[in-house]
Amino acid sequence: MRNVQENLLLGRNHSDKQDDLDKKMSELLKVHQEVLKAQKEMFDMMRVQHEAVHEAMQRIRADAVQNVQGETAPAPAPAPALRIVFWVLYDVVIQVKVKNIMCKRLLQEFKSTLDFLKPLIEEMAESNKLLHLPEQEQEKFIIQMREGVELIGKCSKVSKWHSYKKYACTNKLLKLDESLRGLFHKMSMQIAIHVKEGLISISSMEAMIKKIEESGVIQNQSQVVLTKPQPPLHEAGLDVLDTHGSKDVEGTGDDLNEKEVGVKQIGRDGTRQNEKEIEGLSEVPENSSPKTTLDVQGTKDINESLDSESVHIAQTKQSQGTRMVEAPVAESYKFPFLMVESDVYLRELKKKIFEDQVAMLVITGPAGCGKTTLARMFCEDQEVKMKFKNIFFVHVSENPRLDFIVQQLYEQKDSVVLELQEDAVNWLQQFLKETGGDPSLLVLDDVWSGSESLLDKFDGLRTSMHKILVTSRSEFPRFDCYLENLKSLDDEEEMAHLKGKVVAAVRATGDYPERVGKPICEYYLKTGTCKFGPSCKFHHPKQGIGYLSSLYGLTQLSSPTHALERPYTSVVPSSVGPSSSSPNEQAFPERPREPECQHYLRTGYYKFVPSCRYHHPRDQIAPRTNCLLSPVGLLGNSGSNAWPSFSQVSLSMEDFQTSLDLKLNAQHSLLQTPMSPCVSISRRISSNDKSSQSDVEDKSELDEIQSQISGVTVPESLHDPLESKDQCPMNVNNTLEYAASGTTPNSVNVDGQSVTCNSSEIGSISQKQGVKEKVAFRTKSEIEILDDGFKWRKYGKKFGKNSTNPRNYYKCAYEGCPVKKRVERDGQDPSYVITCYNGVHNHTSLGKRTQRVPASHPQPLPFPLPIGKEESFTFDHLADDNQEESVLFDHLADHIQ
DNA sequence: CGCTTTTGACCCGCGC
DNA sequence: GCGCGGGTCAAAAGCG
Ligand SMILES: [Zn+2]
Repeated sequence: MRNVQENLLLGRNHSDKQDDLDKKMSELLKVHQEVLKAQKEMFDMMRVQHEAVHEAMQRIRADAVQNVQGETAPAPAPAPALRIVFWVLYDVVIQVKVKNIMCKRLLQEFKSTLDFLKPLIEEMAESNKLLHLPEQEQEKFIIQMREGVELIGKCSKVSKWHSYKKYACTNKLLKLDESLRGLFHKMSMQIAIHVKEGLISISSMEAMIKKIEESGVIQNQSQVVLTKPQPPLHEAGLDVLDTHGSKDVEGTGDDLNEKEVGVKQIGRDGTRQNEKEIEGLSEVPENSSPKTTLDVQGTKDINESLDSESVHIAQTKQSQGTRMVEAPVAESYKFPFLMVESDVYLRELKKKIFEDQVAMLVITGPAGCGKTTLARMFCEDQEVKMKFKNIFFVHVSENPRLDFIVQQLYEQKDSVVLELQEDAVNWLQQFLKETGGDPSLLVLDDVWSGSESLLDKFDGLRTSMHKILVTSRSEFPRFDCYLENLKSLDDEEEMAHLKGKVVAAVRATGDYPERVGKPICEYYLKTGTCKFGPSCKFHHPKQGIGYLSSLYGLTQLSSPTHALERPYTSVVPSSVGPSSSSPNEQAFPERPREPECQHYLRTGYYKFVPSCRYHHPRDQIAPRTNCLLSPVGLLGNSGSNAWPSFSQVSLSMEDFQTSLDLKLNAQHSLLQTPMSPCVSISRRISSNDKSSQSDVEDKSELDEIQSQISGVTVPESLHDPLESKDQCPMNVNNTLEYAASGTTPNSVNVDGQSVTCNSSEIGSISQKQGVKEKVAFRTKSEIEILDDGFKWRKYGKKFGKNSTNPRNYYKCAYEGCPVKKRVERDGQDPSYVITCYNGVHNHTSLGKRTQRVPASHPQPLPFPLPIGKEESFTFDHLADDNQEESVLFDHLADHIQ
């Protein structure tokens, strides 16, 4: 509007009033800062804070509405469904928890998540306000909660011994828990956004008041909306527009975009003009008050401040006799703030993807930051729609299987569900050919970091007509594609400018509170991340991330179905099969902010318990072989039982490798070793072998190696597991030297000095007892019982001489299974747990007494049914798996020779 | 009630 | 033979 310039000029003449407003602004900022501070520092008080803030917000809004004198501020339809479902779930959880003996801990945890959510849900329901989650998101949660109800019901019925069922339930529960936490997170964000937007609104109102005061013009029925034609800074900064009609509540992506531009621009303007002073609260339009200083002065109770602020505004308005139209409070807080900045990204994204040379674009950012939303918005964008005739959106996340993806692609293309085809690559090629006539956009949503090979395939088949947009939590530096890093989520500073520290605080990634004395955040331990971020009330030990990964299996990040396909096999050649990336690889601690783990880079060695605190970039490690080591140990072929034996084992990686090679060469039969705590070993390429050996110089490196993998298999004699129902005496051959065991330090050498298993020893061991196989693992872990998927019964305990570090003896709970394990802490470094497995499981299920092996499957499976197996698993899967494993095995055998 | 853990007794091989 | 230490057994206690 033209008045703007006038207004601005007039405004400058009214410095007193401005000062007044300035004061108010500082107070606002102060309040804001308070909120930030509180949120950042008082995690435990988070909910309280939210409530307080929310209350304040409500007051503000109430005031606004009042001031507007009946101006419509229709509360959006509440989301009672969510609330109802939530409560149903809550009740069920409590009920089940009371009477259910199993999954207790899990339920406890789950309940705590719900407890987290409860006040938020209630609050939202009470205030009759719509969640700011996108509709689909809401529905998703409603569905999830419903499923949760059923699931928990199911769980409660699963008998104790149906271990795999239990684990399936466990996994589902965990997943649900996780997503609910995500919900919590989002809601927290929303509340933070409320605050902020409330402040924005107040600022807008004030600005308007000011203007009105200045110009003496009473603007009726108008809304303050700052719109700015793109780049040039509009000098007035304040346009009074009558645009509220165009603002709808839940709009399509496009709608949102447009609407959010306004909000964003506000922020932008403020940022640019008051960047230094304003910091977080940048969106306050202060164009007309150049003298404004926004330094924080003093502190006040949030509510009080906000309240008085509102009152003040009201008074101002009234004193001016101004009939204010509602500032965009009601509308603005309906916009997920994320969307605001999404617009910026959207533009960037469009710009980039329209460039000819760009074939693949990766959007990265932490979980829940809006990558998918951005991608969806992108797909909805008119320009994009124009450009790409075909747009396919595939949600990859837990199913990084090419065949599934192609199937989905076809489904979207033809609305026909086709059978899965075996040669997924060809299938994809075919698909690309069919769609190659027109420019097409493939969106691969949420590609996990283990799925480079998937992208490889797409990359390999890229055509000029196809562009691929990938969203992922981690970067894929190997792909020469443009990275669209949602850095506002990574970069706190940037974020602070753009959206304020509230959001930053809630969302800051990689910064988790250490709260010694509090329960440990299991999510953090399992995944190395925690969606609650700094607001999580649990302890986040910097060390030992992931030690719990074994507690529930790899459920967190892997889908049950996938776990089914590839139980525990974390090393899979990308050339084999469509499911080439194991979700288990997710258990790798990828910590982009940490220094890279040198040993991981060199050796590719992988330990299931990802206690290493360094970064493990998946795609940079040395090529790995197809050697598979299931948690049960080495994967063998069926039919042969010609194991070599050796007595001495060292920790030398090379030796270890040797033993592996020997084993594999020998084509050892099924059920190989006992479970290791999920160790998988990958072979280094030969050129790296030496370096990884000889480069070990300092102690820390040595430690790291040891911590990464200290598993040694010690086959001692021949054995047919099927015939070994009898107990295997443990004492036959005490040949096993623990990896890094304190009692045999000399044999625990990473620098090659240790005793190696030489061929002369092989076979020299007594074989009188039938199969004897030992595996020792040294694992850095705070807990001693590393869940390896089997059920164990403790049968003995011994205290050493020094009475420290008791030694516990466990027996496989499966009836007739001879496997035992001994667990003790490393005497030299108690942070390590040494687990020695002895014997070979003669079963595949986890601990059930009856085996479910159909006649068509005479041989026991080479690995146990994994945690996370679906109840509905079929042996077909397993058969497939076996096939695939043996392929891998052969491949490896070739490799070795 | 049924499974798990605890715990002292016991067994066994080894070295002195 | 004896003591020692590693390993195991099994009754009793604990737990859900
Ligand atoms: Zn067993």
